[in-house]
Amino acid sequence: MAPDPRKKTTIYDLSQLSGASPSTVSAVLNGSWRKRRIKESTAEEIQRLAEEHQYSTNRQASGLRRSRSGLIGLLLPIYDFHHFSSIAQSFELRARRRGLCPIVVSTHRDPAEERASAEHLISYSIDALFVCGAADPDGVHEVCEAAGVRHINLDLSGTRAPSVVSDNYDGGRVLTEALIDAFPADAPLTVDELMLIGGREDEATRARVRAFHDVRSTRFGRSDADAVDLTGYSARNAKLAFERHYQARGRLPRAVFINSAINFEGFLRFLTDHRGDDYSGHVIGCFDYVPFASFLSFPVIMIRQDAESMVATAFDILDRPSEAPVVHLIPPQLVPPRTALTGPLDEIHSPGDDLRDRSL
Amino acid sequence: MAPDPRKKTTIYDLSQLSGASPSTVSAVLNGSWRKRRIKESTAEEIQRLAEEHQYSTNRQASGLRRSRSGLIGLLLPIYDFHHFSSIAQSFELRARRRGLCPIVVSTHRDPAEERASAEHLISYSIDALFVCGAADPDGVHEVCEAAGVRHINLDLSGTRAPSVVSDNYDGGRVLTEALIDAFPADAPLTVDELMLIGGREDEATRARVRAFHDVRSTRFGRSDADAVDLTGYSARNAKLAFERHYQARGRLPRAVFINSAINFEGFLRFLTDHRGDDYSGHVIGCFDYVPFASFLSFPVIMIRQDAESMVATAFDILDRPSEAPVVHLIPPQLVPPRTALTGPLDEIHSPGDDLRDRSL
DNA sequence: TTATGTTGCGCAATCGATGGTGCAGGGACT
DNA sequence: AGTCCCTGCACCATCGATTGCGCAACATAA
Repeated sequence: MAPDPRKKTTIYDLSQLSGASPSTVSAVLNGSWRKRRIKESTAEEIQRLAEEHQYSTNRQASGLRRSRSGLIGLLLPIYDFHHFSSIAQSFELRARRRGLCPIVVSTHRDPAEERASAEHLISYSIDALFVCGAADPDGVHEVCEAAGVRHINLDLSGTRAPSVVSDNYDGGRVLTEALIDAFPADAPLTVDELMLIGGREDEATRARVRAFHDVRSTRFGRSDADAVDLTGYSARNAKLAFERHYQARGRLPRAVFINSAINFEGFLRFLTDHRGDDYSGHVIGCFDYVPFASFLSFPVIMIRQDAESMVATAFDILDRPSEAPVVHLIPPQLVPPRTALTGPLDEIHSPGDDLRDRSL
Repeated sequence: MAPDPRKKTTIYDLSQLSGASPSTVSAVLNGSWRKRRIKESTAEEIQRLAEEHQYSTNRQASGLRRSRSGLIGLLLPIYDFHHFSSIAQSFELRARRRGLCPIVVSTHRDPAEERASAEHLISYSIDALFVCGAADPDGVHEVCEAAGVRHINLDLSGTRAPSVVSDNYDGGRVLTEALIDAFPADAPLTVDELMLIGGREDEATRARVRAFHDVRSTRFGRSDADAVDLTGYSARNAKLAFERHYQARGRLPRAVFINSAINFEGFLRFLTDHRGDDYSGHVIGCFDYVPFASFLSFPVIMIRQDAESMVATAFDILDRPSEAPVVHLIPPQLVPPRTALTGPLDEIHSPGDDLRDRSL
């Protein structure tokens, strides 16, 4: 009567109990029973027994047989970083909504680790792999290709598989225009008061810089290369850059397009060393979402990459028959000044528990 | 010659190629070959072939046979939240260091989802489960117990399994004392200038409040209940609380112990509505790590929960034979004012790429 | 020469679920 | 009665790796 303690019940147990064959039990429990013309009453009985004995299918066995696992992988450079953890969050949600089990692994932008992790995941017969921000997406591609595993690049495009990335050009354009438009008609921005700081020679930054120059040229008639200062994705270097430009002209440019959260942190470090200064009349743009930026005394306009849409698009691609290595561009969202701190989630929570009200 | 495209090589393939039996191949490849007295030269040959044909073991098959999977699960309330994503990060790192494959699933503090997710993970024959911040750890315990899966509570203790949690009393004590000591001898803090805002009736908050009162009594001779204002974990409610106390006395108490990052966000919202005010002479404590807090114009003392140690301890427990449901307390760390923004990681990165230099 | 090890490895069952195929029984129709 | 079809299900090989057991060949000891 009492189910064996510590021993999971199998279809064979249920077969015994119900008098049906294991294959019938299997069919009933995996939903293929109508196709196999099992009588409704038989199915009901087996389902009842399954419930009663807390049956749950052994996915290793099932996966072995079907050579699929219900697992889906995500390779991530690093976890603990807002943009990436947003992606992980969306990934997890959507994977689970499809009944898939998410495995997230961080590979530190190391090509060897990327390949090794991909291989490791593949040895679990994962059904698909998302490759986010990889240093070497095409290396991972090879591994997946060899194993016949569907895979999609996220956030950084590869040449061999479909990719979903932020539309950096569009984001850069929107942010640059927003910066210029933030200034009143009676004290308009001039061309050399507008700088871009941060980033390095990568795909994303190049697109943003291109947009920056394009808008700048369109709006001011010209744009020169030294308006852009690529510091790398480093808080310290960004801080030094701010320091430099500050020294050079005795104050900060009135409008700065900061290329990432990391670089924005450099800016904050700069600010802490210049507490006394007056920043009214300044407007900062940040190509990343940093909620606390809304607390600053001057306006900060942000671009929030739409992790949710990116992941959604990637899943959509999985649904379609496998496609050529197209790049899908996802427009990022503009976050107007002072709006980051109040989330739409504020309203829907019981006062006692609003963990979902994400703070940082 | 060329390995079949798209078809993974198995021990049977290698058996054919090497002339050895599948069991010998298996033994060689899983390392048990010495125990089975396989000749060294045979082993070498098989390993060579395995390499050549890019063999990798099918973990579903292996797992099925051994009824273990090499997977390890983590149940998390939510991802996108600094404390939890730190835990996820540490978990991922340590799991992989042990050759385990991490599966992180967020369950939104919903008891039913917690159980369901645990069952789902168990159906993959996970080797162990960490249960972090669960609403109903003992419910999850039952599920695990029934399946014979080792499990450990993290961050919130259960009564039925070993738990690893922050030492909230100690953290509360340290933070309260640091707040008091932050004031100079010539303008010392008085008892009713010290408040605690945020949190609700839960295990963690209770311990912190107890410490708060204890220190307050010790240092000031008395402590009254209305120095504590539990607002729930809500930014909005915390903001309202600050507003209330501000109105009541015409200014903020000079020292406030804020109970969490979420509540701290409420404080920031309060500040944005009171930009003009002078906060010199104020000191804020926050029982959570919020890097950007270091940017504020007044000192913010933070308590950083030691996710890394918590996870490490949890893994250590796994190594030991299963133990009684003991609670392990991990002392959190004090983050002195203005120190959050400069990480030790600043130094070790190439300028071009310091993603690991976590910003927020 | 016979008893006793030791070395090196193969045999075959097993883990649990799946799905192609086949087959018995019953009804309908010629 | 013979043919055909449909219903409802069982049989059994299979996925790939693991492991208890056994056995041949050779060495050593008595």
